[in-house]
Amino acid sequence: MTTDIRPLRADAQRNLERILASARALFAERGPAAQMEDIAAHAGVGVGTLYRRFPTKEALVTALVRERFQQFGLIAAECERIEDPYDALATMMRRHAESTEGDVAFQLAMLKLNDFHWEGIEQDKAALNAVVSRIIERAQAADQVRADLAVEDYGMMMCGVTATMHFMSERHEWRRHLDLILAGLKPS
Amino acid sequence: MTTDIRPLRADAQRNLERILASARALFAERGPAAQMEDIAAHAGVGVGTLYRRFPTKEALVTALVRERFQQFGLIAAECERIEDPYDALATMMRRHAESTEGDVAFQLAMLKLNDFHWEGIEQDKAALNAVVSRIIERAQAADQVRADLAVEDYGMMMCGVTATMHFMSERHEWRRHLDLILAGLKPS
DNA sequence: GGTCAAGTGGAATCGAGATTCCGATTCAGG
DNA sequence: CCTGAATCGGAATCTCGATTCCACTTGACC
Repeated sequence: MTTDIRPLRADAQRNLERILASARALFAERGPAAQMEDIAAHAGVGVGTLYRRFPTKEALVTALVRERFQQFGLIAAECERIEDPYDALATMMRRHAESTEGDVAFQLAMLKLNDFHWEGIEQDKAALNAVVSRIIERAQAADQVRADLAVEDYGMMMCGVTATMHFMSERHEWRRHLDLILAGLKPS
Repeated sequence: MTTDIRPLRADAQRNLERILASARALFAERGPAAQMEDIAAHAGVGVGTLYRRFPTKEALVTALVRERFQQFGLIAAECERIEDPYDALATMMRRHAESTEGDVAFQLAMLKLNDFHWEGIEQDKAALNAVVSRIIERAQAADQVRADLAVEDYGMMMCGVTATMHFMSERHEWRRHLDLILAGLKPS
């Protein structure tokens, strides 16, 4: 259906990689406002080439956002292996934030996650949610976080931390924000 | 220098008020993306009329943001009169958030406060900061919030709450966010 | 009720970017 | 080496809003 089973021509494959690398770099640095012409130039190709691979700018951004979002799942899975229940939760939040830190476009993407749509996004979200749920419940069972903390709160808290990261001028201020939030999670 | 001391002609004054009302309504509803033509139409005037009062869209937005920002100062001053030191801080945060709730453009403006410039913005910020400082220090003196809470944290915390308000779908979720943050402020 | 500076409406202009087009190139297979 | 489908490049086109312009009104003052 959707698939050209045939692999890309060698030069096209090479160009695709350069385009992705340039897009990652420029969106990370300038946010979603980075321009298609600039990305093409940075990759050393014409805009036409870029549009041959991605029908719209949105498709390109989405591909990159998805890529990173899936890393969130991996991070969560890794943190689930941490023995200390509270540490597992705190570390997951910190590592999720850290993986967002260098990418301005991704920060905004996480804030506006609802605006994104890709094949299987629901599964991706559900998978992440499942792990987060387990981590939260484990910490609750150990009586290390308030019993009323819900999975839905996770997105909310990360939204706050990400906003600090994105909008406030001082770099690393978000770590302070995360600390305050973590303090608020202790059982009352 | 800058001032036409002469008052506006009666019809112009009337139109100015309608323009401001329409701009408040549309920016509040659609955010800063609300279009100049729409605002003019909503006010029942031509775009030219609108541009006669405000040289650019930015000037119009800034005027409205400033207006609301100054209310922040009033709110803070009112909250300073609350006897209970903790309640004063908590109520101020809640009321600041509430005054932001209905206005999408203002939410974004607070998030990007650094992008705004108006005559005396520094004074406005300093005045607000002074009150917030006093409220925080009073709560600390009463040993009701952690001793290391700083004025700079106030903007950060409000940034998080405002981001939740602006980006998350569920209305009023920000109240939950604020509760978590307030919980984190208790002395450890 | 006459004058004119202030005010008005809204079509036309501009600028910034995304997206399209198509003649010129370049790989892959034989 | 030949051929054709896949790729390229990048100028030209399109779109969408903000902003400008100016012939036409209107309120204020005599």
